[in-house]
Amino acid sequence: MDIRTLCLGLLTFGEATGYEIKKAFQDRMSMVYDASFSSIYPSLNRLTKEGLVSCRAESQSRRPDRKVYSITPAGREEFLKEIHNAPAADKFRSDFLATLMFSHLLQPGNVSRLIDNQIMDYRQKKDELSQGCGMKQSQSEQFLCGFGVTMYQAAIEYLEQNRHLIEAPAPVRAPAKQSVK
Amino acid sequence: MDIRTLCLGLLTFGEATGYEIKKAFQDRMSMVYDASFSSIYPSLNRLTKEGLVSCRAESQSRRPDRKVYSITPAGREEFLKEIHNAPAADKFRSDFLATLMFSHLLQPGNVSRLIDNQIMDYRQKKDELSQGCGMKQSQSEQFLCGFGVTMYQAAIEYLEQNRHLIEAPAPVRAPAKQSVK
DNA sequence: TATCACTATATCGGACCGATATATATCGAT
DNA sequence: ATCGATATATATCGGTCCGATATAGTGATA
Repeated sequence: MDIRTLCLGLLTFGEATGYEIKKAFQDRMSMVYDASFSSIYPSLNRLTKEGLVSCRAESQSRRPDRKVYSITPAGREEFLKEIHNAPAADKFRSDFLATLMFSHLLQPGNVSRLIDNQIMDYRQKKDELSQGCGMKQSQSEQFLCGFGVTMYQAAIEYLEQNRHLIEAPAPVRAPAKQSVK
Repeated sequence: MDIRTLCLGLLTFGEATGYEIKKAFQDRMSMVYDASFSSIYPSLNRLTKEGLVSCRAESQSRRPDRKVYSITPAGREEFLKEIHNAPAADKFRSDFLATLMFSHLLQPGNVSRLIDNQIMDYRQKKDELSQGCGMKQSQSEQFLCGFGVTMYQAAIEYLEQNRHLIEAPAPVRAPAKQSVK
């Protein structure tokens, strides 16, 4: 699912400018997807050329035109086709966890500080999301929101309960046999 | 943290070819990061030019040279500096959840099938990861692995316990006027 | 003997992001 | 009254990264 398709999808909720679509990405999809202007504006231009959206330019005195985009029947049809495709696998990237892969190159104090900060970050994101949850109207959005909160909570608990595994100094012995499975 | 830096990091564990680095990404970092050959090979070339890795070409009869890369002292220093930077925020993308944002455009049966498949996917990935967990030697890797398993488990449980929210038919009322804002 | 999976390299086109540029408007702080 | 921050609103450039594709030998399995 590319940004172009997602823009089309957001326009099924009503007409919008590129700027408003960017806000929609942040407000209702932040935990699931994000997109920058450098993807949104070209997408909108392409969708217009393809006839999947129409563009009404509101000229404003001494300001650049406000371009309001609406989805066309052809666009609606196209989007409907797209969301019936099997979704691609989730993608997750974490610089934090990548750094921890190399925790043997860091001082113990640094590892602890890293984990403390990450927990704080997760907590803050979870709180922001929780607050936003109440504002959402649709069931879909509530569901999405709840998913995000759950994941942050799980991450926080895991870090708290298992941080000792990489904070403790490595046992100086011949490596013990690990019980496989 | 870009792929180039991560390649440098993986070389702190020992010398490797580009192909082996790709395998390392899949075997020990899959749930945290991934990289394709189209990123790895150029990264290795650039690191060589920069003097952060050295390259020993093992010429093989009737096959392209096997290029074995090793990290240099300068590379080690550079990487150490890099992992002391504050890590960027996690990034998560889910076509599955994005699709669910538009579940009002799908038939209830399709939504259920989508969720069933996703749960199956998560279960499979979790099992693969669990199995791999036993094989890992270092505490860091055990920790990473456990993190992944925990997250998959949390996702599965959330989907199972909350799917009714979007599977249930929406209450039939006058449709409120919506906008993307 | 054919097919598959693995080792091993590399590039092209395209998707996407971060930084930057350009204006104006509004609102609170100094 | 002015200053800085934030918001509205557009758009592009350089660069990173991925998916698809190309090439080619080896060994195992069917």
